[in-house]
Amino acid sequence: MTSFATTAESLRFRKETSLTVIIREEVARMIEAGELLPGAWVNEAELAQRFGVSRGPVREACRGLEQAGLLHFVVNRGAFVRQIDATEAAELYDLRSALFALAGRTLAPIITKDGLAQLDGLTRAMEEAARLGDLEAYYPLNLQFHRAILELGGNKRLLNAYQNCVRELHLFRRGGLVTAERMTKSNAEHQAIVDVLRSRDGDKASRLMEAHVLRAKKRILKDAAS
Amino acid sequence: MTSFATTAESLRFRKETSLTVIIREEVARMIEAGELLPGAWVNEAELAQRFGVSRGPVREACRGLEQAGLLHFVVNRGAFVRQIDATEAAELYDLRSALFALAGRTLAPIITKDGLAQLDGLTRAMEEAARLGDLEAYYPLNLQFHRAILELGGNKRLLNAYQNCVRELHLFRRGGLVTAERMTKSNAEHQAIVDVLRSRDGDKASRLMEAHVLRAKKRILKDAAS
DNA sequence: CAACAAAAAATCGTCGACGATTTTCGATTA
DNA sequence: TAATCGAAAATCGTCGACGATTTTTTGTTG
Repeated sequence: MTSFATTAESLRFRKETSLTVIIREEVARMIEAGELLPGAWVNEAELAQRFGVSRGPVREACRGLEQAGLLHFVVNRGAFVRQIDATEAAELYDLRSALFALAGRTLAPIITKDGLAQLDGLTRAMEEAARLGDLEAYYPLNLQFHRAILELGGNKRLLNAYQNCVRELHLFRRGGLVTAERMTKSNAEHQAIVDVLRSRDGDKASRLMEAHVLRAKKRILKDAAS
Repeated sequence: MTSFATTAESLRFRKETSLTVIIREEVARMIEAGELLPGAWVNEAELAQRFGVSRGPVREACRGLEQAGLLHFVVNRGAFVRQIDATEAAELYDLRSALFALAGRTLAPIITKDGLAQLDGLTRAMEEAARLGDLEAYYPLNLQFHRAILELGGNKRLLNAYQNCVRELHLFRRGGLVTAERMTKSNAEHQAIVDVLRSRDGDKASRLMEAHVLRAKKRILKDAAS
């Protein structure tokens, strides 16, 4: 149980944004953070009470998350956090690989010095985390690296589709065991990606980045099977 | 004004589905059918009255469509049908090309006799429509052809992403002028796609199908500029 | 008569309430 | 004691209402 006292209070003073939007983002965060696990039932009344609002905005928020693929509704039983099986996870990884590949092809010809520096910084930070075996640090950096590539590419709809994909994939996570060795290997691929982006070769970047995601798919699904 | 009398009545007897879901799909249809044009304001009260329900379900439905990218909310002003500018349309076409390419790569190795027959039937129907210059017939067949490929591929998440993309692209349609010549050319590409799918060459299918969408992008954006 | 200001109407976001359905829990029975 | 059944509680989907904000209308002035 996190402290919602401050959140609930500050909510009342934000008339720029509707409660629905704030709650939608907060619930999405709770799912991402693992405070709401896949399969869990979403108690509307409890959430409403926590945020100090009525059930209306909570329901609207949940309907949004339903469309985003994070929740699903059962009539007269309410909303549940979606569960992703191995088949669906495989589908999502294929989708993600195609999106990431497109991001690479888009970005390679237009990447700036600053963009490359940003990616270099992230790979360096990941290298450090891998060397220390610090998974807690590595994981968010990894997400940030991929996201940065999508953002630098400049295609907002692509970024949106990619983020949706990643968020849905979160619903699978069977505690994919990440070892120091894997972190090192994965980051070597990251370095290769930055290099090929620096070379401005869109096709090559596309292939490399697609393969990068597909390797992650193989690893995760192998873990899940065992 | 279509007649909602029957719709509103039958609604009351469907306790299997929530009103929100039915209304969400109906509003999506209205947007697709052009009954609600891009930029148009969505009158909650009027919709509620039409369907014979209160504003609650209507608002929930609209929040879903917001997440789907079909509507956007402005605080204290309500929901509006989203407008897509040329930049965003270009982004969506790039995205669509990547998704369609992935569908081709997925489908090529697994397509069945039945699947090929289905696609052949659609190309024949489009050929007929093109010969008659019948745009009204060609357009839905064209959508059906692309969709069939996605469905036969079997990746549900990919299909979902693709459909979202196409629906958003509908918000652009500046009356892209479709001539008989263009229909013929476009359908020649469709035939080539079916042929390469028949040959089971995933990479080739992927390239061809990506190019097919990118050509459509060029045409549409050129039209929009003029 | 156009431009501006104030009043009226319309609409939004949110709330609390109610019947209907589902779930929980305790009593009854084999 | 375990299973079954029915009453009680909890929850859902939906509705109507209310203050706040926006839009439209009306009235006024230069």
